[in-house]
Amino acid sequence: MAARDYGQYCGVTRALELVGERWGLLIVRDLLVGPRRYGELAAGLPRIPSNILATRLKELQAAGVIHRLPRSRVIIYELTPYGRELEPVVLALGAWGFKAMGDPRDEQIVTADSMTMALRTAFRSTVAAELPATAYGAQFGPAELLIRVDGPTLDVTRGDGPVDLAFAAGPQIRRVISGELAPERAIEIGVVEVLRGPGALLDRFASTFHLAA
Amino acid sequence: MAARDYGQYCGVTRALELVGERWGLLIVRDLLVGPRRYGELAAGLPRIPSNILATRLKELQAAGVIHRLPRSRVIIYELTPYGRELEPVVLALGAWGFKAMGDPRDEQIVTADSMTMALRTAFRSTVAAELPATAYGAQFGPAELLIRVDGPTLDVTRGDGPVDLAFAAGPQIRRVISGELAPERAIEIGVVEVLRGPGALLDRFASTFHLAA
DNA sequence: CCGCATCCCATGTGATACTG
DNA sequence: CAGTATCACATGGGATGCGG
Repeated sequence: MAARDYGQYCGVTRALELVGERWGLLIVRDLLVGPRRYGELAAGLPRIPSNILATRLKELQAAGVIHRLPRSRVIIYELTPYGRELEPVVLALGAWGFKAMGDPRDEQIVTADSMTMALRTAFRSTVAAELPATAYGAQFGPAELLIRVDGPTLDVTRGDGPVDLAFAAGPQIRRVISGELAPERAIEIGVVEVLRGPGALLDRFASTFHLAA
Repeated sequence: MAARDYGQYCGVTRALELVGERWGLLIVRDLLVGPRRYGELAAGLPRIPSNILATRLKELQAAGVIHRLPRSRVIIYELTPYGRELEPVVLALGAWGFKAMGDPRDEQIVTADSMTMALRTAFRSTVAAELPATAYGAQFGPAELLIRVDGPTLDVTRGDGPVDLAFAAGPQIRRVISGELAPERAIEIGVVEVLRGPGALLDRFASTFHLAA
């Protein structure tokens, strides 16, 4: 499968041969959130043709990056331990690309998995450790997430649960994360709509999740 | 140029749209070592077709990742400040791919720039800070490098200069970096040939440059 | 020479349809 | 649901050419 190799003996080229093909790292990104079925992956990557998804899944298995969950009735894909070690790569890419995100175009969507990884990218563990444990219920367009911060650890799931602050946010939430837009102002102009709980907690959210732009 | 976009509003997809095309990150890798001319880039990427190199250079300029060095008689490409911020991405990819590097195939070559970035990836700043300043002259196949370690800083150039230890190493040097092969043993079996200076300094080299496998 | 541009062909990609 | 089959098209690869 590595017929498309780069002809160099180098770690970067090796990595790109394994996961550098189109869509490859996006599949990894979604699997970093958790094991997924074929259909879930397809749903999280709306523009991927089914044949490409099938091909990539096979290549990533051959590369030892993912494997099918054994002794499971249905087919579930999961990262191998080696595949999980791609997290720093995906986070670094996400942080870099964050700075080049303009405003969203109409066709651009937000998925739960991509948003989860974005939150992981922006999470400031050391800052969070100094703050009280907090649970947020956030709706980013169609993606509804339960965000639990407890000391230096972050847990993002799709489940429901008790939250201290529930809010719905438009894509401009990006500017809150980057510090360009103050939380109160974001609420004022409707970028963030508080659904439940004290809006002041959005300050804590902004301290916890931050990425320079 | 971003006609091939992923249809998602996400940092990772944005990054991949800007530098994720084939050869893109390898051009960035080489430019992280220093500004380069078209011909130098082509020489460091032996299999890249000239039309692709030209296309990528234009795309990377449009993306704000590289630019032509201004007021220079000849054309020289250089990373922009934003492009330089890709260093963590390239290093993370290199570290990950390092673990999947088997033994080199015949057609695979080693270039000076890729080796330089590999050394930066493996460099352990905190370990080096505790060791005396050392200069190594290393020949990795066709790539001849002057490696200067001074406290926590690393400087790798192609120039010549006084060195404490000069050696030539085959591709198996990888196993020294990974800790699988002890430095003395590497000298014994000819993986490393000491050209000048005390071979015992190779121990220090192995302590300074290390990547788990 | 150096820095590309052009041509041609092989392969990869994408949309749609279809199957176990 | 989890893929395969098919086909049109875009892109990559390799050789060659060409102007400054």
